[in-house]
Amino acid sequence: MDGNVYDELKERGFVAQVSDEGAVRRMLGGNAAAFYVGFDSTAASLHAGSLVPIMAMVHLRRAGHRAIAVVGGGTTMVGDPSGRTEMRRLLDEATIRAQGQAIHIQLARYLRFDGVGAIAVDNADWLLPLKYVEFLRDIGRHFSVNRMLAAEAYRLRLEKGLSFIEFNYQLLQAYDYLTLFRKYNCTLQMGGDDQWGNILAGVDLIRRVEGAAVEALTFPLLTTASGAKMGKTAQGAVWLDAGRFGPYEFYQYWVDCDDRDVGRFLRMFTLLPLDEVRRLESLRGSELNEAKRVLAFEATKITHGELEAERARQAAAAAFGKAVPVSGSAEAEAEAAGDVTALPTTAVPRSRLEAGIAPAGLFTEVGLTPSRKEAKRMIEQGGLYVNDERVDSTERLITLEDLGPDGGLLLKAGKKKVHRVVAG
RNA sequence: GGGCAGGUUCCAGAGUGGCCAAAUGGGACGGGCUGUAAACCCGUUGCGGAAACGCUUCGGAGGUUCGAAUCCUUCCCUGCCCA
Repeated sequence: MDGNVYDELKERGFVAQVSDEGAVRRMLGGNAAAFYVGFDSTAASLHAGSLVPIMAMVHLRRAGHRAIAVVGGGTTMVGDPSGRTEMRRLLDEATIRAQGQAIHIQLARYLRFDGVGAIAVDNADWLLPLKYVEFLRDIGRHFSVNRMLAAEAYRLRLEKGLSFIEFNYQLLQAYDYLTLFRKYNCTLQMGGDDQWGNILAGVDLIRRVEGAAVEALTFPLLTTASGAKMGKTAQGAVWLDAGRFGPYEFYQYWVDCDDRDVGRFLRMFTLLPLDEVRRLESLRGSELNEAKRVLAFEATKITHGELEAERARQAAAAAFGKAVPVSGSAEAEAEAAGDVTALPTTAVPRSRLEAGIAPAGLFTEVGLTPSRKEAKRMIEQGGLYVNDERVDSTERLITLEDLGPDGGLLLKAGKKKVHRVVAG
């Protein structure tokens, strides 16, 4: 890898704030600097928003630096108030531990923990055994309540209420940094921009206690062009766990992105060379869909593997190929053929299809509609399709006759949500 | 611990005994236009039912009443002021 990874991070849009740009650049231009990012175990799976720190870690690791992923088994016990308008629900220890393990496994896919280039640690290991009074005297005395209260992160919470437990979060995170500095000579902590205050608290603490200069870097908090939080859809989070959010849905999440986000996303969520990114984002009009497909394929490949990415692409081609005017190239023709079997599929007993199934029931059963009521509403509005034919009545039963030569039939709710049904 | 103000449907926020499944706005969803985009226009937005209608919901639990989101009791939670 030529050039300085810091520059690459910056070009790709990963840098929001840095403590000392020159120092960070020097550090990352050298070799094998240890850096860390924390992931709190607030859920059993990470979501697309976490891909920002993950991808940044991947870049640094590839450049030969040492990645430390901190699973926040200890900090999650307390709950970070940053960027929240109200207190998090406190989770019990067993839940946190289980979720932390799940997150660890997910992170391993991207970072391949080998104990050298990438390691994973759990801050519960050093936070849980802490002695309260000792901690207050050794660490607590370095923190100024005045300064903490003045921080932007707490301002909103001072209006809405902030409990003492949350107020301690920053101390724990700072202590994490100190611990990692001592143990691994970790000299860079990265995190979301809402973590800036917490990270700087660690930088300060290390300077006061150890007299050493360490650095901080934050990533921009991504929102989509339409203002939604990165990795959230109206239906819920875009989980990285294939069991919660399948590769096909994951692929579609990226294809569905706003035109204005394509370049940004290609830079951050794929490893494509920047020249290629620039070429793709310069496409105009409907050609930009090609860039979205590349984005979706590359991003899916990183999270779910090349095989699943390919299957997702085939499935998308099958579901949307017909509707898209084929551009003429041989490759586009082949893609348009698609492969329906890779679509999310549900098997329904043959006998039920013989009897005929009411559409509202079937659509709801496979999860395309949240309730029969909603399904009926959509039928009234012309939003449900069987084999690309609009369902114009709730009386229109779905039967064996709807099965195609491949033994399946295609249900669509709206233009984008697709599900395949087979007899079985 | 004392005083005050609150907890409403995805969110914000009306409602203060029947006309309330609950105004309005946002969001979301469907349709139209498109490029699986944005913007815009139209429609929908608790569940079940073809419908009539029924059922569940306004912090929790009880109660008053023919009838409660609305009144009473009690509990839980939140904010503000005082300690």
